[in-house]
Amino acid sequence: MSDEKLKEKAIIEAARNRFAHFGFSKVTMDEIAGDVEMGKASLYYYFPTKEDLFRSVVLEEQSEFVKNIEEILGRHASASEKLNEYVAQRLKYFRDLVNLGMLSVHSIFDIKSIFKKLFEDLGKQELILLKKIFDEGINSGEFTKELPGDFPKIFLHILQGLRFRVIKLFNEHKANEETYKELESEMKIATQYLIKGIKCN
Amino acid sequence: MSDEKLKEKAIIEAARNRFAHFGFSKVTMDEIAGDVEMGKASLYYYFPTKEDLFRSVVLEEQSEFVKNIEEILGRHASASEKLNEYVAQRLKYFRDLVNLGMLSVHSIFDIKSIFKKLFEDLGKQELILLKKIFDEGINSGEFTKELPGDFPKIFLHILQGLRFRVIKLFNEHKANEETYKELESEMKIATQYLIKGIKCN
DNA sequence: ATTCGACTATTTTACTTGAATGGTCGAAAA
DNA sequence: TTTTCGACCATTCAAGTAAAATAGTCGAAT
Repeated sequence: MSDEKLKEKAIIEAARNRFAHFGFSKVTMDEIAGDVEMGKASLYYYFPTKEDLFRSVVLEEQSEFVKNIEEILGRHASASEKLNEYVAQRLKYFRDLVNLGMLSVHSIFDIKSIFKKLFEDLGKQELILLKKIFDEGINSGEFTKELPGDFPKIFLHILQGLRFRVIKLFNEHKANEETYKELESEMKIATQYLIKGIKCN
Repeated sequence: MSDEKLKEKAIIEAARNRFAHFGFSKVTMDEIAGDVEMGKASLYYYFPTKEDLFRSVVLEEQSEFVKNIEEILGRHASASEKLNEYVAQRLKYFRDLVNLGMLSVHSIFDIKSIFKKLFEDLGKQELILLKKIFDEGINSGEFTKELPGDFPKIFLHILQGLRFRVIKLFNEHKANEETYKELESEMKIATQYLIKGIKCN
């Protein structure tokens, strides 16, 4: 890897740690620069803006998540199993986002949010991945052929929706390990019965 | 109905109209008083605080919603049909809340929100109603006996979660008639397949 | 028992100002 | 040429403040 790329990585890593602890707005470029023992101005040699740096951090997490899912897709397993695994992985990724301070009310709902486009892109990617799983299930005869075309979307919305409850608690500073366990359980059960509902038998 | 009760009703009605248009904070007691041709101080004869007046408005809507559901529960119908009807009624009620300006980000998430307790109470009531439907389904042999005890809660969370997407769009001023139709469709389909999944056959 | 004008206390808003911070630039170093 | 950074600028943000708006009170009038 080139020297330039290595330094980029180091900056991203330092930024990631800071952002994970304090969230986007509470981290200054000076602090990140200090972590990698550079002047602030030097960061701007690698990243045009602070937002851009943050985007790079998130994008790395995202691509790792997507890679994980694609690995799951490649396995020799039933569509149901893949779906269950998908839900589990998604929850894990979600927790990373929480750590990145990306899931505060304001970051999610604020129109001007710099995260909005990122989320939209991820949603599109997820939809594609889910569609693959469902198509596979239909083609193999595991799922009913009558499944509506927008079922993947609905499934995704259900997952996103369940998540919101945790975000809400999180913003009331009431979220703890317990809450996540509960969410995990809810997602699993919901998935389980949805799968039962769409199976052919 | 007593004279006093009638005036209370009139005040609640005037308040409802104002709140529906402008939301809680953008309505002054003077305006409401003007609508019913009274002095502001007179309102305080009937309602101790502005919040209390608002609570009365919401409580009326809520009790109407619950009454609707209870009517549905009393019908001679399968648990599945009742569940479907429940979802439909819930969406209708939800739209009323939107009109009352109760579903902005701030009113939902703000810890200090005066609506919080109201929502919590409603949630508890809904849970009881849903439990009845599911128990009925299990006892009649329509639903599987293996249904987890917290399935009603999960079902409610799914409905609540799906709603969030619309709230989000609503806060971005992007919600329109179309969006609601979409939400209705999503809820119906999700309910349909969840029912399939929990049925005995 | 009910109404309301006049009053108070509190909250909200609009504005100011100084500090913090994102971002720029040209010179220096490697 | 590529990379670094000190010094600088422009913008944003926080804290404070004064004025306006508004929730809520009270005693007199009906």
